Amino acid sequence: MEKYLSQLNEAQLAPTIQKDGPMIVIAGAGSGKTRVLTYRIAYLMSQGVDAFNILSLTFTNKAAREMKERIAAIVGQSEARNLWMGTFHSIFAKILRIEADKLGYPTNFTIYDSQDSDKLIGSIIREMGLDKDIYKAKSIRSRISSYKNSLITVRAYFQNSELQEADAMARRPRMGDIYKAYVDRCFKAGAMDFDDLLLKTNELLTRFPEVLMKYQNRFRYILVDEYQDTNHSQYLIVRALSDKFQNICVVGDDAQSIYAFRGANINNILNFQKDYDNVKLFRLEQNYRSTKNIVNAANSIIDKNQTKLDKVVWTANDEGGKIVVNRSLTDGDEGRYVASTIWETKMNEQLENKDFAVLYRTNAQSRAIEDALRKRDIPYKIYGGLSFYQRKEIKDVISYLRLIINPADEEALKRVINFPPRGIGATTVDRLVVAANGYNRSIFEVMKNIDKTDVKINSGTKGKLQDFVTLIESYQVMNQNADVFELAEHVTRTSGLIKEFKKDATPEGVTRMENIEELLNGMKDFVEGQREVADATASLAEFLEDVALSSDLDSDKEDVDHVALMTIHLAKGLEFPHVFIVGLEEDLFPSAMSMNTRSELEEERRLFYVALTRAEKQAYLTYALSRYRWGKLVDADPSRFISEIDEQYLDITTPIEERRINPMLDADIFGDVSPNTRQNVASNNIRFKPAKQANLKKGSAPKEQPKFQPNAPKKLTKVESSSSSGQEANLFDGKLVPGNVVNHMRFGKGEVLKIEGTGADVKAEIKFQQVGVKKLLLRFAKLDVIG
DNA sequence: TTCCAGTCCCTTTTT
DNA sequence: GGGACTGGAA
Repeated sequence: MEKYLSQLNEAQLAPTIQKDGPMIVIAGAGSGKTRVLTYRIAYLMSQGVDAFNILSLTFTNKAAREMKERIAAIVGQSEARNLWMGTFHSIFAKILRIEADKLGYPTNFTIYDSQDSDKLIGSIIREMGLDKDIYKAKSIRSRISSYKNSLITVRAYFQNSELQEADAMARRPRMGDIYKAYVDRCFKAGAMDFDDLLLKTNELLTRFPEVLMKYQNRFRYILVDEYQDTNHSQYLIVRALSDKFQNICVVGDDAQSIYAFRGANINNILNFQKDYDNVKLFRLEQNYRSTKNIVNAANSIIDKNQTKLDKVVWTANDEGGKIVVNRSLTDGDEGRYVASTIWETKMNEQLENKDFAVLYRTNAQSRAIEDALRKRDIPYKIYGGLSFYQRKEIKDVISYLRLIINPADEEALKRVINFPPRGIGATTVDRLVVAANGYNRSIFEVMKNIDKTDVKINSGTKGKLQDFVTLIESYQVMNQNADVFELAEHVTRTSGLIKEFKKDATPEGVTRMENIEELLNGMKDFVEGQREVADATASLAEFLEDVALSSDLDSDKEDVDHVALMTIHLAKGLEFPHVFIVGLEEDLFPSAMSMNTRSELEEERRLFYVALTRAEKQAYLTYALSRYRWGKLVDADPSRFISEIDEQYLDITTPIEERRINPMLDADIFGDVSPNTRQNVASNNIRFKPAKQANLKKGSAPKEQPKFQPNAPKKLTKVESSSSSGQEANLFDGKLVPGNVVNHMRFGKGEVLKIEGTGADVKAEIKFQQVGVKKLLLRFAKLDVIG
């Protein structure tokens, strides 16, 4: 152990050997916090703490796995195996399975993913006869999710008149009823959604003191990584479990808090010292990852945020190259720039593909990058996006397996009852759902006892239902003896799935077949992997749980050499020698939806900070003057974040300037470069820019796409917008004018202050009673004029 | 009941 | 530009 501790610097050593009591480690980017966590756990064990008594909560399963491996290298495999280490969701899913009966759930409860939740909410809305345009499944789901993350149960909701009023104001008075129906249906289906895994854990720990005591005694030492991204529900679990022994160590960086949108509460880390007595505070401020240029540039960005803890990240590393800033004409050009730069750098510096990463704000941006990399034959991998387990064909197979384990699983049943087609149509399913709700039984039970019910279904269809029940039951019998792989192989063959997919000879169809094969291979690996572990059962239930809670990152195979493409969110915790941050444009990054409040904008800025600090040696910032969004070419301005970086750290290869008009129309009037207006943007400017799209309407007139010549001049003249305010909104046919009172489905009631912009870019400035002044694109805003 | 063509959103970010 | 959903025809 001594040998390992001597690898740490002073700042790292102190928290590592602080054995007892509550402590917080504020760890700057790249400051070796994983190393501290790892060695700390090893140290605890060397001091006689039993591995069974240590709980370590990480942000991804991959991080847990890697940490476990490193600890195993120090203390030995057999001891490390006993550690409880994983994400909140996976750890508490395991505990909930053990304690399920206390909460009235089956041990084999299903975990609904977001898609399952959406579908269930969608059918509830349909069954209740509500307008699906007002009650959008996705926004209802996120609303329910935030209730659950704040521990607002259905009961609490109906006791809280404020919440009910807010929903009523947003034209959704039935919100509570939907919430109740959703919770009931999940319960009846023996299913928990992601948020339930935390909510039900809280319920378990609150309602059953003896259970709480059991886990308090088990988890005498608790460590939480990425504490800045915990939500209220997670916070309460940690508090409850650590309450008895108070041996709680949280590690995090407020500057890297980027998950507020899913309920993360930055105050958890900011207030930690108030939550426990005698908290020891440690800071890790030396960055070992990046060059001076990158560290300093990142510091200059985060300085612009008001909400933050004091911390000075510094590095003893080399100065390094300046951060390259590149402008392109279109997103396609941006992709080509990235691809050719990777290609050249790789050649010049003898690097591998995996030394490069391309990070973007939204998944949709990957396409242009992909195309360019493919043309240059540079291998790449997209992380995230539509993950493997979310693909249709994979979900189909998984749904059969889910149904075997838990026949009450409504979403799985609806998915496969008529796929492959076996003559059980929507009408029949609807009747079954109604009956199931009426009898308070699962759909599967209703099908099994169809003759004892009064469901009106003709005898032919009844036969088909019977056949389906028999099929699933035969699988259930097989599941008692066969392993996961054997079972899945049997299911895909005998259910007709393979036959169905083989019918499709298109390239997509072939890919689907390949994916199914990959799934089966993965199952084989799983079975073999589990056999090596003595007490593992390789059960179908375990496999499904892994699938439900695994992210794309978790299944990464390190040995393949490829450029990594992913969103910045996904890149948290990772590092690469060369990092491209693409799409640095206003409305994209920062996102148009995150510029309404200071805290939203600050979160975007932290996101940029995270992106930049992924780079070890060289960072590139790129932006395009126009890019395809929603299939249309849209103009863009450089992101304010570029100009927020102290210029001494930048190498601006192409002058930053604004472009305001279609380049083709402007092609013959290249003049002098205008002064760079964006350099002077006030750093904490949270207002929208003044509208300046007035000339766009003219610009969009020509039908043909502008062709960009490779040698097209780089400099474009800036044209002042002049007439925007004089024009009337044409999208609403002038229906909407200042003074109108409108109702917005999310923001509620408000008064129109101003209309601006033209064509598709007409915006209205509206003062809402609840949320203040907002500018909304009328193209997207759901507004009712009520006065 | 099934299939196809047209329509409607959509783009924040994920366990 | 594309994926999910819908409505009408076979």
